[in-house]
Parts: sequence; structure tokens; C-alpha cells
Amino acid sequence: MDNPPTTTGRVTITDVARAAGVSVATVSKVVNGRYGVAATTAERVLEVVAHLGYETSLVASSLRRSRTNVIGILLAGFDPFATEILKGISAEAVGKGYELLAYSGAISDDNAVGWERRSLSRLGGTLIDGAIILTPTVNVPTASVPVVAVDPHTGSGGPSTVDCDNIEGARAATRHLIDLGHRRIAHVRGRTDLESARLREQGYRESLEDAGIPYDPDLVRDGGYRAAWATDAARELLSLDDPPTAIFAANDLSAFGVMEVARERGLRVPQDLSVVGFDDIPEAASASPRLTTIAQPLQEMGMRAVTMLIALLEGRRIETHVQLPSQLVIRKSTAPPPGAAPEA
Amino acid sequence: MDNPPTTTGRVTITDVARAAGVSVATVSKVVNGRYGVAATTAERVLEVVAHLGYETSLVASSLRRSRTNVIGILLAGFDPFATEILKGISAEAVGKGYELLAYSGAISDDNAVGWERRSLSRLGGTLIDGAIILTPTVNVPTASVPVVAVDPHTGSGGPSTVDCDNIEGARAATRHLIDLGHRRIAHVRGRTDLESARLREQGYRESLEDAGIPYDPDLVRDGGYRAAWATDAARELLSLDDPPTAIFAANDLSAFGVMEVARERGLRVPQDLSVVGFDDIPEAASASPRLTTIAQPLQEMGMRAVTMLIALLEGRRIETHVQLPSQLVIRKSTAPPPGAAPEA
DNA sequence: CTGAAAGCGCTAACAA
DNA sequence: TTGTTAGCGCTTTCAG
Repeated sequence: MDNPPTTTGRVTITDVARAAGVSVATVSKVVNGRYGVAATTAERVLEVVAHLGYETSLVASSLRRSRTNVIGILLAGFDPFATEILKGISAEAVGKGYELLAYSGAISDDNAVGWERRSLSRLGGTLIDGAIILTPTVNVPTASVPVVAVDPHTGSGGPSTVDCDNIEGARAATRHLIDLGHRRIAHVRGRTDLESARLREQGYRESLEDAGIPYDPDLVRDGGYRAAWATDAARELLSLDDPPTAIFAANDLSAFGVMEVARERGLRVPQDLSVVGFDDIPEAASASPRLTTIAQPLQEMGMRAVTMLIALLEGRRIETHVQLPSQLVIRKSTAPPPGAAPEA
Repeated sequence: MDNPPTTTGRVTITDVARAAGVSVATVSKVVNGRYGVAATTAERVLEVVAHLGYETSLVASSLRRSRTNVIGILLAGFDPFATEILKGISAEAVGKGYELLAYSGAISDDNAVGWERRSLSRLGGTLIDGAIILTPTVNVPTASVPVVAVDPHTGSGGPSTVDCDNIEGARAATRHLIDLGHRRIAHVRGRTDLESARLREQGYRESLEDAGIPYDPDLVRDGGYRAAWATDAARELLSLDDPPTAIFAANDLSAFGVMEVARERGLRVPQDLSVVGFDDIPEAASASPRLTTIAQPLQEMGMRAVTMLIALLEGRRIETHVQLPSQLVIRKSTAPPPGAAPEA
């Protein structure tokens, strides 16, 4: 609590300058490899730097400089979806000379929407040279730094974007269920403020229509992309007079919630209830039963985002929208409906 | 490329002050909720803030302030191990009023060791209030901010630490193979500059000794905790005149490398070769065959680290070392050695 | 070749 | 209640 008599611990450029008997300007030049410093002086400064363990403060230098070589990744939280993309980003960024800074602001209920704008303002312009924003909920305004959005709110007008084919993915998921013989197919919707959720519901409805199955609004509930909310949705669905024999959840986390409810009701998956997810996060393959889902190439999406952002930072023109294919991965959570003839 | 005629995009406190017709000091007070501002003035400022979309720059304010409410997480890269811990950190930090900033410096070969010191210097003191360092390779020196180390280089002397019982985990892994009937058990070592790798090797040797199996140095190779390096190790091991019937890899990634080599040699896992990993990252459960491994409670380790760091930040005393138990998870990559009598 | 000085955006004393 | 001033650590002209 008291003011420490000595220094506070962090060694600053001033400390180095004093110890080396030069000015801070000289130290700065040496540290940044600028010309115009005598070799002997430089050597002495470097020695002091090494001895004191000095590192230039990212904060202070970024305030003064225009470039920091730091790529910001803005996200709402480190969930399996985001971390999977992070893996791709990290793998692609290695060796390219950029540092990575993944930032998650303090999320609370009243800033669940619009967090990306706030984060971008807080970091942008000084700390980071550019940003990759994961799953923005709103249109990111023209920002002060280059931005690439992954799984964005909307596919056009805003910044460059990377996403996967949500509609076709949802169609494939629903079609798989239909091919299995299901007719009462429910959908646990994602976060309705996200474009991806809208598209997945659309794919679900299109696929139903293709098969001539009438759309029943009773079979669609909000799951908010979260396991906890999806359980409520699943409970409602399974309490229906004519309950579904299959549920297409808008993402894997929701699917886990659905399976949990099935378990608590004594329903076997897939014999009594088929479940399909979306995303194919690593946890999907190890769920019990292993989850049939639509795989998004999450890591590749991250890699592409980095490639695009670096191109932007280097002033190159890039394609503004990259869409990667999704793919049905059939595992063990889907089967023909109860009472159906056994598979041929 | 040309200098834009208007402003550069980012709106600063000066812009707000000018637009509201007040001084920057007043804006600062309003934005930070300080007392001593007339209600009407505050209202007007707030209006301008909302209209311009102003957010205080984390960089500038952190340079001046002592607290930022940001927790730094320092890591060498976003690999499955780190991201798993991140999930725990994020889950635990939500609602606690802290922002999270995961930072990975530009890693290259010449700074593979010592990156944590550099990162800490670059962020510490100003940007972040405290740090959680994942898998530091060296002893983190007494830092300018509170630090908690996860899976640290050494368990004592330095900062507060969280890890799991590496020795007992490695013993359990080896014992499992011995119980299956294996006698030629190899070990693909981790990064020898990391404490965990040392401890896992120690557990391996202890378990061998307990069973009266002589230690054969030929059966231990370096895998550096990386799949790519582990393949080399595995190739050497499987080219031995008297090759092992089982391999205990120091982490799951290495185990994947081992399984890849087995595949390319036409060896079936587990019939021809048993493989055990360590960590139980999500990918382990979905590998083919599903990987028997030692589970570390990675997410919980992250949670505990947050709890400890927040306690530290609030000036509370804490236990300096938390060790969580590891646990053997038997899946499909281990079986009795070829030619052994079938299981009873 | 070196250092003094200005200033990045912001906060915190202190004056007015 | 408000504004003026100093300064966080650093980089960058610009004189010396």
C-alpha cells in the first residue's frame, strides 16, 4: 500500500537511458535499430538492455507509432467455436511476423449486442493494426483499421468476411433426417440476432418443403446457440402431444443440451430420438453418442481470415467474401425413427 | 494511400470535447462517472459520446491509470492445450468484471524459450492488471504485476502455480500398459525444457521399476510435445530390432504422431501397437482409434488460475500451489500385446 | 552522432 | 462546476 521506496518493478526506457548514460532518444534508436548511433554506444546500450531485461512497452509505443504488428482478434468469449477458429488463426499467423491479441471484453447482458464495436474502438487505431472479428452481432461500421469478419451478421456491405455455407449445411442436415424416414423434425434455433441462425432455419424449412413436409411452427424453438437454453427448448418440444422423432439443433452446443434432456427423459439417442448438430466442434466427436453434425471448416476459416487480413494490411486488394463448404458428418446420434422398418 | 482530407477514423476524447464544447477533462470525468459535473453538461457530453460512438482507448487510459480491469493470458500459441485452458478461464471470468486479453507474441525459433518474460514486459505494468501464463519455459521473474502460472516450469519459488499430478499420471499410463501385459514400453518424451516433460518421464521410469522391468534408454526418444517431431521418434522406435509393443507419448499431440506412423507402417492400433497419450484434449476422444490417455482437468485448471489471480489482485493471500489430479481414461488405442493370451 | 522537446490520448491534481 | 496543467513511456523531428 505504501509507496515503495525504490522503483515499481517495470523497467522503462528511462531506466535504461540512465544506466547507460545516454538519452532516452538514443536508447529508442538503438532498440528499434535506427541508423545514426555510434557502434560503441549501441553496444553499451544493448548490454544494459539485456542486463536490465528491458522490453519496450507495447502500450506506450503503440500510442506513438502507427504500426504495431499486432493482429487483434475480437470475440465474445473463448467458447469451443471461437477457440477452434483461433487455432487456425494461430497456425496461419506463425512465422508471418505478427503478434496475436485475442480480446474478449467483459460481456454482460446489456452489451451482448454491440460488443464488437466497443472492443474495436478500445483497441483500434493504436494497439492493433487490424482485426479479425468472430461472429459479430451487428454490422461493423467502417473502422479505423482493416477488419475481417468471420461468421458475420450479414454477408454484404460491411467488411470482408469469411463464412461457410449455412443454408446448404442446414439443408443437408434436415435431408439426412428425412432420408432416414423422419417426418416430425424439430429445429432448435440459434441466436436470432445472428445471420447464421437465420440461414440455418431457412435451410431447414427449404429442405422440409423439398420433401413435401408441411412446416409446423410448433416444432421450432429458440435455443440461443447455448446448451442451457437449448434444454428448455428441448423440454418443450418433447412435451408436445405429438413430439418430434428428430431434432436438428442449430449448433453442437444446443445439440448437447437436447441430448441431455433426452437422457433425463429416458429417451435413447438415436433409437428414440435422432439429433443433429452444426459446427463439428471437437467435442461433437466425443459426445455420447457421438454427434452427427454439419462440419464447418473452422480452422480453415481462421486461416483464411488471417490471409485476408494480412493482404489488407499490406494494401493488397482481396476478394471481399469467402465462403467455405460445410459437410455432413454422420456419426451415431441419428437413426431411423422408432417403429420404422429396419435399414435395408 | 493519400492522406485522407478528413479525420483518420478513430474518434478521440478531443473530438468529443470539441463537439460538446467542453474540455477534455470534463469529458473524461463524465465518461468515468466522476463527481463534480453538472447534470446538464454530463447529459450533453453523453449525447455526443453516443452520437460519435466514442470509446475510451484502452491504450491511452492504461498508460495513465494504474488499473485496467484486464487480465492478460500469455501463451506461446493457440494450440488445443492452451485453448482448452482458455475455455476454463473464460467461463470463470465471466461476470467478474474483468476483460480478457490473450496474447501470443511472434514466436520464432530464437525466442521459443523466454517468450513469457518478453510478453510480460511488453504488456505488464500498464495494459494488464495481472497475468496468467500458460506453460512458461523459464522461471518467471518477480514481475511488476501479479502472476499465476499454469503448468509451470517449476513448482516452487516463483509465482503461484496450477498444475496437475504429472508423475502420478505418467505412472498410471505406464501401469495400464504393464497390466495389459506389455514389457517393451517406449516413451516419446515431451519438451525437455519443460518441467512437465521431466516429471512424466520420471513417472514412466518409476512405474517400470515398480514392475521390475529394466529401463532401456533406447526406448526413450524426444518428441517435443509436437506431432511432427513425434513422428520421427516413432519411426526410430519402430525401426528397432526389438521394437516396442506399446508407446506412452508425453502428450496427445505426440500420440497422434505415433499413430500416424503406425498407420504408415501398416501397424494396427491397438492390436499391433498400443498407444497412450497425455492431456485429454478434445481431439483425443475423436481420434481414430479413440485415444487412451491421461486426462488433465484443463478447463478446471484455467478456472482455478482465474480464481487465484483475482484473489491476488484484490490483495488476498492465497495458496501458492494448486495441484489437481490426473486421471486415466481408457479408450480404444490400448490392448494386450500381440501374441498375448486373450483377456480373461 | 547525440539529446532536447513535442506530442500520441488520456487521467488526475489543482486552480480558477 | 469547469478548465489548465502535468505527465504516463515512448518515438520522432530537429537542433546542437
